[in-house]
Amino acid sequence: MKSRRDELVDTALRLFYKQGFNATGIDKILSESGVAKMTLYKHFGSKDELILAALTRRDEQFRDWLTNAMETASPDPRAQLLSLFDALEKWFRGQAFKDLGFAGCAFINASGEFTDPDHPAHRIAKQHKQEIVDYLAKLCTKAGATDPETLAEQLALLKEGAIVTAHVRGMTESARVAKTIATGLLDAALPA
Amino acid sequence: MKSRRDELVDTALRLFYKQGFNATGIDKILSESGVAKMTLYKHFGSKDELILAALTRRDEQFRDWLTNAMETASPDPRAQLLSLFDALEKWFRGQAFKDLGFAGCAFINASGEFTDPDHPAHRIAKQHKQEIVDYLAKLCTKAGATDPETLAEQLALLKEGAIVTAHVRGMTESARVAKTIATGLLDAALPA
DNA sequence: ATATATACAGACCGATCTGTCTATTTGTCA
DNA sequence: TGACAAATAGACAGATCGGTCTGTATATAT
Repeated sequence: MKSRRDELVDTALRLFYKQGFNATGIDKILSESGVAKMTLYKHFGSKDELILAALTRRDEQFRDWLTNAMETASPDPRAQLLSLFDALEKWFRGQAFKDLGFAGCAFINASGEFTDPDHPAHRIAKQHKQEIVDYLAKLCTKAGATDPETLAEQLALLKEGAIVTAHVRGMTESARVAKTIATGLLDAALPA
Repeated sequence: MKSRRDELVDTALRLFYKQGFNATGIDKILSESGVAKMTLYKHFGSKDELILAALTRRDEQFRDWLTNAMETASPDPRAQLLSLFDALEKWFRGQAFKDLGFAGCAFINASGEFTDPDHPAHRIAKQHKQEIVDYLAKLCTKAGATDPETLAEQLALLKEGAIVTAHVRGMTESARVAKTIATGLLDAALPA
């Protein structure tokens, strides 16, 4: 059974994601979650703290989903890396997070609203992206890459490009565009 | 000499870009531009219209800058395509738009705040990205690509990935990561 | 059953938001 | 100089913002 705190964070994440952070008022989160205002301020000191909690939740949720999708796709690390882009395409099509759909990357969106790199929300976004790069680098190492860090950066950049293209232009095929490029990179960087 | 309208749009663009659209109030735009409130509402029916005007201005400004940077870099279309990423790096380092600096892509940011694809701001963002793809495709054709549309989509995706990586992670080197990948793509897709 | 913690509803505060209005000043052209 | 257009300052309205406060109800545990 979900705690009131969880109820708040889930509702906040959904609304922040779909309507933006500044555009979403406290009152809407409260009415949609059915939680009282005092309960919110018992758990969080301010709206900003709720924003950070929602982003933290999203970080766990997204990385859990992604690593699970990639690791269940195949036991082979090379195939796992490529399956990143299959997972992205499912996400773009709204098949990944039932009640959230696809509205771009919550962390890119957060960085766009809080452009100051020192803003806590921006820092969380940066950290989230870095953790994904680290994960990819681990897989690149397993796959036998001679320069796993560089390869991971390249794959991560393709991932960001696919996400933005899918969201801004509504082009879900961007995942396949990225996958094609990634295939070439892996062919060149991994031992046959 | 700049008209009052231009003064408004320039100031609005600067503030929207650095602080976000919803977070920027009309009053701040007015005080920083030194324009009276009634003058704003004589030129624009609402804040939303001012947002669209600011994005339209940014579209012209950015594409003018980009095409100029690429076309002055070299007369060779292949080199022009690659110089895209040199231009990006200058932008990331804050050397492209004097009074704006770098705070990500205004259109990605707008799409993040106005996630609904039918929102006028989101539509302008989509159009902006499409016009850049079309421009790249034209250059790819000139360079002799057998499938210029696909190549243009690939290069555009690399561009978006570099922008997001530079902004969210503060990694200006992302332009070079993208350029390395792009070089490989051009080597494979263009006649020697 | 009583005590204790938790959550509830909702009034309320000051600040800020977009947008409207009036009245005054400025600049231009005849 | 006089007429006209454009921009000014700033009060104002109505709504909404984040956040505080009071008082009541609910649920669990001893």
